[in-house]
Amino acid sequence: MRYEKGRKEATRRQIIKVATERFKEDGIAASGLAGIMSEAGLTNGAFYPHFRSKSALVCECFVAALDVQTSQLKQMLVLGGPEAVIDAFLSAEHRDNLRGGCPSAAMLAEIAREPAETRQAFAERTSHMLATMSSALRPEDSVSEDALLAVYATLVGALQLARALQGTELSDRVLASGASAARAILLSSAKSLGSSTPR
Amino acid sequence: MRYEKGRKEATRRQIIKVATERFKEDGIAASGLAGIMSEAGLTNGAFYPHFRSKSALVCECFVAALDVQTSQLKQMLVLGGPEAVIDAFLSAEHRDNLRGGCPSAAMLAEIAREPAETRQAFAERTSHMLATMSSALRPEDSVSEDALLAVYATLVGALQLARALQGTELSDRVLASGASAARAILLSSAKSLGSSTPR
DNA sequence: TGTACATCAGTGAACGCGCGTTCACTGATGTAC
DNA sequence: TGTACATCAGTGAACGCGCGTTCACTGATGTAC
Repeated sequence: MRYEKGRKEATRRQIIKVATERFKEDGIAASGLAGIMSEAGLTNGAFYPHFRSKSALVCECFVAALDVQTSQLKQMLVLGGPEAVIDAFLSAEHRDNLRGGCPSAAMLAEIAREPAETRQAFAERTSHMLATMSSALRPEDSVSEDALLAVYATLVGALQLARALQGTELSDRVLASGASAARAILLSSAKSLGSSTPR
Repeated sequence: MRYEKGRKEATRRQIIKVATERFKEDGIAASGLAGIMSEAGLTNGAFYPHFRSKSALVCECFVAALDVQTSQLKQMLVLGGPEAVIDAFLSAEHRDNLRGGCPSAAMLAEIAREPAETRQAFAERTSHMLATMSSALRPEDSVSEDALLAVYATLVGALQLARALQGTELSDRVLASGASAARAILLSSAKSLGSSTPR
């Protein structure tokens, strides 16, 4: 049947939303299209009017998820500075929330194995994320993009470790030590060494 | 046919070696047992006299790989200190060598989704790795286990990012900034603040 | 405004394929006598 | 030492199943007249 205008776009967004959650929760390779489509309230065949292939879906999901993360990080930086980002990122809540959490922490290793096209898109969005974060830093928080990149790596690595260690004493330790490490990175590369931090 | 003594153990080690390489290179979910067995020079059915299930193989592979890594890291720490570890870990060679590289960087996200048994074994080996590294530190390099844990997280996160960004300018940047971040973490938590470092 | 028709998002069955696992079987070796 | 036999690592075909993808079809809507 033919559907009202805008319906196709809504369906497409729904597929991307469901797929992103499942990719993050179960991994890309372990998530089947049939399951995704059925969770989206559709049947198998409805997939291909929307996407060329599973690979194409993966690419779109990751790009969209990174854009969401970018705007979340930007807002956090503006309101609470890097401290707020670090605390939220390495919280027990984020560790226990795969579906709603950081796309990189959940999918990075699998993205590295995706086609060049997808990795290129990932690189562009990461670049964009760094630039956005850099310009969202309050003057007293100012650091280089490279420092932000290193902090991002630290947060992602620590979150993954905490998840793999979930349920053990080490899991909380890695969250805490990751957070203080992230702070140390920022401190060591602070541009505004002389500026006064309000307190 | 019946085989000479020790043959079974040799076969078992061969399966683990091949499986570990493929898990690291292609991911756990994307690596089939048939492919692993055939690369090991065996047929499908020979798998089950050695392992209860694919999950059991994953667990053994990861534990063995972590033990190998632990002894490598220990040796590096003794000979060259944390600097040597950081440089080797975040080198272009390591980035481009999935098969022979760090098991955590390649499989951490998937380990987080494995059964509790496997994650428990991972936690024990990680704990053991930290203790080993801690005791292998030269006096002038002395830092807390928590600092080592944070450095490990940083190295793993940065390596994964560099791999996902492979082929772009950002990839080299994340290796470099990850390395200087790791150094900053160690510096900020150095126990031997007063000790003299030769130079 | 009313009618005929083209559109195309979505259906649901089917494609070939590889998955993890099972199983009856083989046959060279180690063991018992 | 020589012979009969139990062992069991490894073979290779088969199991049911879910994978990604294809395709003929449906039918409510938008469009043309």
